[in-house]
Amino acid sequence: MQIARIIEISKFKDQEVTIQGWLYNKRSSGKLRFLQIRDGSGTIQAVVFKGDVSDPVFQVCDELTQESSVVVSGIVAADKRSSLGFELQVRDIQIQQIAKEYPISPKEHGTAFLMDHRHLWLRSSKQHTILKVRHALIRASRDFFDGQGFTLVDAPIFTPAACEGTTTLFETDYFGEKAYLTQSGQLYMEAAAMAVGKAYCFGPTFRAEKSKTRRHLTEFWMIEPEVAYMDLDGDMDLAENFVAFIVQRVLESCQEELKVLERDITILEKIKTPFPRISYDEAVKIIHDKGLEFEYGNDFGAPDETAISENFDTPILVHRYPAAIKAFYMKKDPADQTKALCVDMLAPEGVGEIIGGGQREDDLDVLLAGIKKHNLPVEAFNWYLDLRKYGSVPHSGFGLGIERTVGWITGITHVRETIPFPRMMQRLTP
RNA sequence: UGGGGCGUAGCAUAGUUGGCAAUGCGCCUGGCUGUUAACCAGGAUACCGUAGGUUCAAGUCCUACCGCCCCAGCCA
Repeated sequence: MQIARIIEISKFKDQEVTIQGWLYNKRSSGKLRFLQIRDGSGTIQAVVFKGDVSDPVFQVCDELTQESSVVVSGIVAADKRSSLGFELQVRDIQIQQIAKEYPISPKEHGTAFLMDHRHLWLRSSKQHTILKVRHALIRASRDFFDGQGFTLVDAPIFTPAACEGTTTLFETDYFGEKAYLTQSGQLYMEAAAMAVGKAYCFGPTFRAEKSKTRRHLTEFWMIEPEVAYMDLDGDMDLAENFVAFIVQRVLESCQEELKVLERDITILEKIKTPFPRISYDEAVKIIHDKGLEFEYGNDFGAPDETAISENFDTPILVHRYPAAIKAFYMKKDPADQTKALCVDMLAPEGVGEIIGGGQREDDLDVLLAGIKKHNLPVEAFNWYLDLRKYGSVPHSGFGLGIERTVGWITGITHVRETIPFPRMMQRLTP
C-alpha cells in the first residue's frame, strides 16, 4: 500500500493509499462518519460508510478524539463537494494513539491562551501556514545570496562586548567572565567580507530592551550581508534587489498559503525595483507637511515611519540620517559630516523598518575616535580595528529582520506569530 | 518605564440599583446515509485573579497586590 501525502493526493486518483496523520475534526450522520485528517501537508476529508468497513473499524470512528494520531487507508475519489477536490473513501483505520481532551477547540480563543499552548497552536492551519511562508522566505534569502557568489559565514552568539553600545544586552556568566548574547553578527561579517569579499550570516540575535510592542522580540532572526568595495548606493541596490526577489519568490511558491492567510497579494505584486530613495531631510519634510510634530535630528518613531511610508505603495529606502543618532561604525557623508551613510528600509502598510544598514567607517583614526566618543571599551574592539589596519576598503552591508518581514508579507501584524516559539519580555515558555 | 484596558467552568463571554452565577463552544449519553466551525434531544463541569475591608448579604462597592493585553519609548 502506498503512503500518500495529502498535498500530492491528486496523483493518486482512484488508487488505494494510506494517510498518516491526525484527526483535525469529525462529524457524523447516522451510518456515515466524516473525519477531517491532517498530515502536516494538508487536510483531507475521510468518509467512512458503515457498509464499506468492518464493524470494529466503524466503531473506532466514535472513539477518535481531536488530534488523535491515526493511519487511514482508502480510495482517493474526486468529489466536487470537497474544497480539496478529493476525499478518501475509507477501507481501514488504525489508531496510533487516542488523544486526551485537546485544549484548542476549533472555536475562538484568546491570544494569551493560544501562546501558552504555542506548541499545539502550531498545528492549526493559520499558524502552520505562517511557518511555511517563513520557511519559503528563508530559503529564498539563501538562494538569493548563494546565487550571487556570497559565502555563508556563521557569526558567534557569545560576544565579549556590545556591537552598538546603545541597546541593552543579555549578560551571561562565561566561566567567571561576563559574556553577552549577540545583538548583531555585523562586526564579524565585516571580518568575513575582508576574507571572502561577499559574506552573509543568518542567525538569532538578542536584545534585552524592555519593549512590549507588536514589532519586538527579545530573540529574533536576522540575515546580514556584508560586501567589500561596496558603497552606500551599492548597498541600497543590494537591499532592494534582495527584498524584491524574496517577495517574488514567496508570491510564486506560496499562493495557497497567502490565500489561507487572506493576504491581499495585489499589494505584493506591485513591488518592483527601483524602490523610492529619499533622504532623512526629505522624510522629515513629509512628516512636517502632514502636520505631525517632529523635532529635526531625532530618530523616527512608529507613527512617523507610517506617515512617511504611506506616501508610497512599495518599500522605501531612507538614507543619510543624522550621524549623532546612529552607531559608531557608520561612515559619515563626505558631503555633509553631520549625516551618516546609512539606510533603513521601511515596508508599506504601517509595518515600518525591516532593514537597517549602511556603509561602514573604514578609516582607522576616525573609527577609533568614534569608539571613544561612544564610551566603548577600545580593548574589546582591537580585532575589529585590525580590519582597518590591514587592507582597509570601503564596505557596506545591512541586516533584515526575518520576523518583521514575514509579518509584512503574510499580513500578520504581530511578530509573535511569525516565529515558532517567540521570546518576549513577558514570555519565555513554551 | 509611562498612558489606557482586562482577569467569571477546559475555552470564549453575559451578569442590571449589591439578593439562588447564565449562554455558546468543547466534553459525556443517545438520534440521523453527505456533513462542511453539521444538526436534534439529554447530562456533567465554577475557590468569580489573590489578600484584606464595607454590608444582614459582594462576581458586583472600597484598598492593596499579582498576572495579562493594547499603545508609546528603544529597535530589526
